[in-house]
Formats: sequence, structure tokens, C-alpha cells
Amino acid sequence: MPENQDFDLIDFLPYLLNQAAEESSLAFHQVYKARYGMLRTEWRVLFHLGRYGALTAKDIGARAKMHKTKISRAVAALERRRFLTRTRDQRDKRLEILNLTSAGRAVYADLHDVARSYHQTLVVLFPPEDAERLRMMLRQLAKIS
Amino acid sequence: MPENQDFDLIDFLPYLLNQAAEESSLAFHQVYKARYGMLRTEWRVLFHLGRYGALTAKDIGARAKMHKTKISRAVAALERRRFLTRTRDQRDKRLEILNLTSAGRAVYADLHDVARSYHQTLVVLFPPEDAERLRMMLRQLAKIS
DNA sequence: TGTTGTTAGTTACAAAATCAACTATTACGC
DNA sequence: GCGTAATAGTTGATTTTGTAACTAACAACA
Repeated sequence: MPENQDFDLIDFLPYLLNQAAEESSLAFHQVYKARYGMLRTEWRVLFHLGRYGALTAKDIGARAKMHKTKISRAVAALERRRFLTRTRDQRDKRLEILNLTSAGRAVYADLHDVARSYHQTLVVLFPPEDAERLRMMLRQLAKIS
Repeated sequence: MPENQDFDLIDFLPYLLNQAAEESSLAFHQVYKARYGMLRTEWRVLFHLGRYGALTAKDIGARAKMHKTKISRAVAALERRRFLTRTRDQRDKRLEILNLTSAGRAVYADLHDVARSYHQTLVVLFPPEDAERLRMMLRQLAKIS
């Protein structure tokens, strides 16, 4: 949308991003919900632990930009399902170090595979350089703050 | 992310889209919340009515891909604030035709302006052709279903 | 004209997100 | 050390969303 006078709200970037995000998340959401009964918050916490290894709730919050109460409840749910364990940090006893169990890692591996193949079905919509540009732009937008 | 073996979940398109969408929506969200006490669902309904003129709840649902209960509640809230009126369609009495009041149109005009200038601050991050490509790709992703 | 099925929209109840208050621990200033 | 402020995380109350059941109106067709 030419950045001149007539600006059409249907081209409003946050709106377009939301539409694309919702639509593209749907199919994957179905999978982790149906397969493991997980919520989006729980998937996200699991994802960060699987991707980055042991983290505290605070770390996850900073990386995923999730509020601490969401994380607290997601961690509790994942712990109930024995997908992670908590260990009190002995140097700073306010902190809990979260680790995936082997069951949790198995779930992560499974969903990682699903994500990879789903990602492929999305990305083939575009020529490779465009997909790469898209990735860069989204990263930049995610950092706006 | 090269579509070969090593796929990194931080490049998972739905994840990137969600991060970018949330981050880029935030500042605008603050505005309509602070200025008019509106929720996102309410802003969206107002936006569609302002952009397209008289519509039924059903129409809005189809365009915005919002569930009818969300729309029903958003319409009720906007009506309470006298931002819209409902008229029963005489040819099909199940339908309600929604119209913005002049107050509603004023809110729309105001937020349209805010959106335009906010959009600009986002879009200048990229060269014009890239921004245009981004727009096209997001539209395509929003249509996936 | 029934009778059956569909559609637009609302409402009630359950699930989840948000916000504020709370506990326990650490950090800072003196 | 002691008192105050800040931090990690939890819990409870309120708000918002999601799901399913519901009402009212229309459509199709015997």
C-alpha cells in the first residue's frame, strides 16, 4: 500500500499479521491439542525448553514475551503430565530451573517434526528468497517493542 | 531457514508470525483501549463497519474470520456505547443490519488516522518493494485455511 | 399446509487469560 | 547486622473467550 494519502485499513500491517498468524497457527494448534491435550502456552514453554535446554520461568518469559502467570500455570500443567521437572537453584532459592523429562523431550521431538513439515507446506508458497526476506522482516517486527 | 535437514523452531513461520503480530499490535491496542475502552474484538467490528459500510454480523464473521459469539458480544458493547445501531432486515427478519452512528464514524476516523501513522512507522523499516512483498505474502498466508 | 432442516443471532456454562495481591528470597543502603 | 526495596514465582478474583444449547425465522419439499 503506497505510503501516500489513501491508506486502506485492510493493509494495516498489524491486522495482516494477525490474520496470517491466526490462520497459519490453526493447523499446528490442532495437532498439539489433539495429540497431547496441550494449550498454546504449554506448547510454548515446552518449545523453549526443548530448544534452549534448562531455563527458569523468568528466562522463558523474557524470550517468549509471556507473562509470568501464564508461564507459572503452563509449567504446573506440564509438570503434572511429567513433561518437565523443577529444581530449586541453590545459589538463588527464588529460582526454579526447569528441565524436560525424557517424556517431555519425546513430545518435543515429535512436535518439532510436525512443525518442520508444516513449515514446509507454508514456505513452498513463496520463492526461496522471498521466504527468507519474510523471515527477516518478521524477526525485525518481533523486536520492535 | 534452508528447507533442508536442520530446521530450527525459532524460524517456524507460525511462531514468527505470532511474535510479530503480537508485538506490532501492542502499541495500537493501547490506543483504542485507552482512548475508547475497546477490546480487540470491538475494534475489529468497528473497523469492518467503518471500512465497508452497513453489514450484518454474519458478513463481519466471514470477512474477519471471527466467531459469531465474539461478534455478538462486540456488537452489544458497541451498541451500548452508541457507536452503532441495529436494523432488522425486513426481507429476512433473522438478519440485523449494523450501521455506525456518527459517534461511531468519528471513532473510526480517529483510529484510522492513528493506524495510518502507526503503519508508517512500521513500514519504513523496509524498502518499499519489500514492504509490498510482505503485504502480498501475509495476504496469501491469511487465505490458507 | 405441515414437517424437517438450515441459518442468524443470543445466552449459559466452562475454560482460559488478565490483573492484583501475596509469599519467599535476595539485594541494597545505612 | 537491620530495614527497605526489588525479584521469582504462586494464587485468587475478575474478565474474556470458547463450546454448546437455545430461539426465531426462513427454505425445501412432500
